[in-house]
Amino acid sequence: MRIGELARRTGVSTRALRYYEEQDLLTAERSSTGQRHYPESAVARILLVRELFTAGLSSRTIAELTPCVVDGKATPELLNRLAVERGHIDQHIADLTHTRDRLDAVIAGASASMDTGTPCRPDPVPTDPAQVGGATST
Amino acid sequence: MRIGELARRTGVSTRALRYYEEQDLLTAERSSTGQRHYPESAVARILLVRELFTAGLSSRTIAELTPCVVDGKATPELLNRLAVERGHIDQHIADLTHTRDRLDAVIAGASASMDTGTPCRPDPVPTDPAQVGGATST
DNA sequence: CTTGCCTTTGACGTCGACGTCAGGTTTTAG
DNA sequence: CTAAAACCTGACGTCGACGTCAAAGGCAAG
Repeated sequence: MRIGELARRTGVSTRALRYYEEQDLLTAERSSTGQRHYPESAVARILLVRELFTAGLSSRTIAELTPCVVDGKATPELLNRLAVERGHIDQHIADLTHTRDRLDAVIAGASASMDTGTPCRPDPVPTDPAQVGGATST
Repeated sequence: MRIGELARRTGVSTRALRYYEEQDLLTAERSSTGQRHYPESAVARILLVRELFTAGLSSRTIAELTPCVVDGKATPELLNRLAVERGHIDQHIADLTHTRDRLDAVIAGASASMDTGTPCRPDPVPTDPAQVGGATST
């Protein structure tokens, strides 16, 4: 398929696809006139790349690791880098979990103070109890 | 305390601290000669801001939510935004967990294939003759 | 052949969270 | 008092992952 269809099927812009190629995250066959042609597998490849981007990896890191992830084989060196990145992700998860719990506490605290009628302001704001109750299920 | 000490105690650069102030993430008293002076509580404030940055929030979002988090009180509206951000973080955790598990699988697979010396292809993919890995010989 | 969308390369623009440099003032140490 | 260190306000630079525009060619339909 050509670049436009790949873009539509992955939800990634053509600009991004060319950028990925430039960064060696993706390869393309070329027709005699220079147009890019991709195999079906490119779709999965893009989705993997997107996933790794979302996980916070840089294009350089992804370029180094994707062949490994795709082929399922790696040198001990690559395996090590893979483990390192896994560690970063794990750390990030821990940080996020911490922050989420903290926000939970704040939300719970604020809800409680509103429930008990604890004054939040010298000039009390009109509180709609319906919205307070429905804040958790949107 | 002045900005230098606050920077040292938080591990954040003075440039960042001034930037935070510019973004309304932080306020400072000024001496008659214009120098910033911070209370002890500023340290915790900065650490909170850093935490929220790490969680992927923008300075604008942080500016809107920190007063709420710090004071432990909020309008229903703010509480709602807080819940929304919590949701984003939760989603991010889910994505990261997914990716981490995927990397784990790759690592496990690669380790196994190295141990047994066998290619780990459970289901042979239609590999076209193009050199995907770029390994011409060996 | 012409129309009109698709694709090509190249290059500048963007945005967020700062880094860094410049040039001047304030505080502190001796 | 002097010199060094810390601080001040601009203001331009950076980096990564693209967006966007321009000029030129390619591809199927009528």
